[in-house]
Amino acid sequence: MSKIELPKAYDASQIEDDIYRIWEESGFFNPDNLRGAKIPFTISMPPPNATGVLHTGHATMLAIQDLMTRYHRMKGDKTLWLPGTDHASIATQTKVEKIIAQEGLTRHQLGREKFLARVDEFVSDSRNTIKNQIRKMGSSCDWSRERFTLDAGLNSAVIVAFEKMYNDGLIYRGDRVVNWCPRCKSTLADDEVEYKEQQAKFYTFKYNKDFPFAISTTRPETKLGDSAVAVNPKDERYKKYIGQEFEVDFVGVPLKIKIIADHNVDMEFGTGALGVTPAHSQIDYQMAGANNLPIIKVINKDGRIEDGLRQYSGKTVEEARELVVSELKTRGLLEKEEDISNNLSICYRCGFAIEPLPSLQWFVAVDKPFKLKDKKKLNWEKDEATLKELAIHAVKNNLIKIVPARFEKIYFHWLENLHDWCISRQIWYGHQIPVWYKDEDIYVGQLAPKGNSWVQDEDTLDTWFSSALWTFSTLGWPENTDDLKTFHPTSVMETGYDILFFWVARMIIMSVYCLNDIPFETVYLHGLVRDEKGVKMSKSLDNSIDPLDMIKKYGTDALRLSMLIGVTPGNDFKLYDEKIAGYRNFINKIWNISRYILTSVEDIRLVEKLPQANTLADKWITDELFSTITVINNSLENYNFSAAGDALQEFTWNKFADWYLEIAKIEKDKDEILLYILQNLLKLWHPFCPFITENIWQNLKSEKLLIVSKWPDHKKSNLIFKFSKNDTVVNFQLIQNIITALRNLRGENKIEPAKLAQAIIISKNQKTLISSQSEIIKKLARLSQLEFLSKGDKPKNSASALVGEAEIYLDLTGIIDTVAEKERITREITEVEKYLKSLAGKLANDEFVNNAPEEIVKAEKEKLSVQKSKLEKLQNQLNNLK
RNA sequence: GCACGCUUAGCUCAGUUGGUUAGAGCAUCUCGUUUACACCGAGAGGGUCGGGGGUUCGAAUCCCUCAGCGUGCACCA
Repeated sequence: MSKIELPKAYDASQIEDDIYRIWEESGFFNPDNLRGAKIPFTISMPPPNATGVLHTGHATMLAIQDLMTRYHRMKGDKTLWLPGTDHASIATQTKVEKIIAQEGLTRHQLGREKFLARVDEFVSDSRNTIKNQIRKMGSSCDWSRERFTLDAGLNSAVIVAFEKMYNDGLIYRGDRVVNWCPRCKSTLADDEVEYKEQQAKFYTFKYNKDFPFAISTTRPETKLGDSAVAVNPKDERYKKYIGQEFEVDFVGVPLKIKIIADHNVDMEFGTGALGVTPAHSQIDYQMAGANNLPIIKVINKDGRIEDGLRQYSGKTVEEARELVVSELKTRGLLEKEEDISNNLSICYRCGFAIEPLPSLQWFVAVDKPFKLKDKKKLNWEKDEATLKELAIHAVKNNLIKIVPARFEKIYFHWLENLHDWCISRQIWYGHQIPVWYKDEDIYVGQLAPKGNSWVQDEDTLDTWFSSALWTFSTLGWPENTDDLKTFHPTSVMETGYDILFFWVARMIIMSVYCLNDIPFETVYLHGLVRDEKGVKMSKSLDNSIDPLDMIKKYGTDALRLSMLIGVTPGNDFKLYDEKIAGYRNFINKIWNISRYILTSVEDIRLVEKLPQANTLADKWITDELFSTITVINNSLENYNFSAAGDALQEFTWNKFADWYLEIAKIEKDKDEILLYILQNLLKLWHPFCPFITENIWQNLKSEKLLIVSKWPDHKKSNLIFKFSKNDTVVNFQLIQNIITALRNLRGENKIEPAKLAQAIIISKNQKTLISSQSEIIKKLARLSQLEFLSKGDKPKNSASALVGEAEIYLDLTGIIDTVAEKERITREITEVEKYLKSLAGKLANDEFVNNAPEEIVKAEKEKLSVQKSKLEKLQNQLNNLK
């Protein structure tokens, strides 16, 4: 006898770190060490913020990506999952600013160089935290290829990309109204602006007494910078004023107001006349350009009123608003003050109100054509293309597939409406813009030309500019490295749908530009994690589940299962303690299944070849295993991770553990087949819950680690027994149903479990089959005696059940309750009659019979006859009861 | 305003191209013979698939419409 000891309950916390160390030391995370692997499979890990801590979003992405990675590695692919971290310019800089604020310092006091040194120090300390947390999730990523968006290689990729775009005219510097966050003290891209509905006051007033009509606004303080009033050219009320100019004294500030026509003005809204503030509205700025209007700045970069605007200067916008309104009241100019709800623009990082401000910034032109070097990879016909066109083309022509597909529509809509991308940020931490100025000259490149008086642009690039290069910059681009040739385009980009625009779209844009190739073949988008009430988890709401707490409490494997099963692509899902606890229970079930097998077989060993199936149960379970493997493979190939996990769980618990293991205790001598199934189960589960499976695998005396063992790819044709699939499965299911029926009868009739009962089974057609399974039926239904007949009446003092055409009679001598039994049969008769009626109705319908496919009709007829004979038998039983 | 998603058992969710009497887990109820597992086992109850209409022989599934919830985009003078 093999004598190994295994604890009763699986304790993840004792095992996981050791297992991870074994994997990491094995070198198998690195595709170079996967012998014989040819077909590349690559995932670029979306880089978490270098200073972040693991949250449920990370945990979700790591679970899904590791699942795919492990599956492909076991399938024998040259599998690379490349990890890294993002410098997250604004977020990181803000954190360090808070830290030095405790020392009473600002970044300006420290100066750029010293401040950046502090940031680097902070980042290098905190980067290890997130990296170790990624390990905690079991992530089998190749740490030897780990990258950071600010490391030397990526820095040079950023500069080369910038230079190339500049030379192609796709990057330009322009003065225009941009989104400004006065808190972050930086510009934001259009999609980094969020909107919050709020109650606001809507003021209607005249600039002064002499002005011929009123305008309306929610922001009276910005009116200090008005240089025009726009009206709809069709508006009869104002037509006559178009072209006129008015000099007004607006609450103490002199303004020149020209009346202009613009058909974007909504005649119904407010007074139908719109005060044009060129400096603080993108639309107004455009109107100003079209009408040659002066641009008067009112709000500065601190969110305060500019100098030279009387008593308003230096005030915050809120203060200035109150002052302007009260002055308007004093002057008797305020006509109306209404409550309306409107959207406040806020910064997506800090939530502070955005101010549109005119500013000189760098932009990426998305609508400007450039020449493609290589048209083949993208299957593009013309010599030229715009970034927008190519990014749309790649998805529209299925070069890139998005899962779930509905996000393709959202992607197109976003791209079609995309404006030039503002890429300069007034942040210190990040890639400093590789542009040098000397008087009127501009030089673009990493290092300034010789001579001392060149000054580098102070700004840095949008953090998404560098992460947009992520799939190829991490593989060595701009050098044409072996890694780049082997692993790019990557296979799957797995990320949350919330960064489809921020990141996924921009990666496509930069890849089609820099490489004239797609960055990835498939985009898999997962949903967001919500709490049990369906609220998005966030630090500020304090409703977050900390994945590390859950790992401590239930183990990584359980946490992973709770994020992989019952979760569908693109849909949000709820995560809560009980759910994870449930999967912990399941992990323990796997443990105990293994424990039973390993402690009961004679000789623990790997059984690679399918053993001979000797009994009906053997054939059934083998067949079920094969079917399950087929379902799993299909599901995994189609990104239905949940379906794969479901099928595997169903097989493991409800079929293998609940039925087959119990039968194995009765039929005996099943070492080979048990080891064979166990081995396959461990392989199949490994991508889902890698720790426990690798841990159990260590007992199997394999030379290989489970992580690189061969994935089960059994074809049905490999089954070595002769029955057709249906025979086997159906035959065994009949036995299962008989056992269940007997247990049910015992329960209904209150026969204590300890008591062995007696039963008779009458079956005309399947007596041989059923009687061949007599031992199993007796043991599992707790019978002392079981008799088989091919015909006969209902025995006296018995409770009855029908399983197919088989009649099951459980002896109730001494305890029969005739009335109850009568009621039960009558109830069943009613049900069968109801069902029969609907079947008969269906079949009496010529339209159904003529139109439905033959096999459907045949199946219905079959059902009808089965139910008819069932009804007959039930009626006989009822009669015999008297 | 435009678009997308969701609404299936008390709760959390599956349900592939329309075709068994709609499934699972948790929870509930009844009950514990059996050392793999009480983080377990056996059995049971529980759904007019959000409402209405339509297409079809046949609809949870396709179409229209309404409602509730959520999200994105736009507007936001």
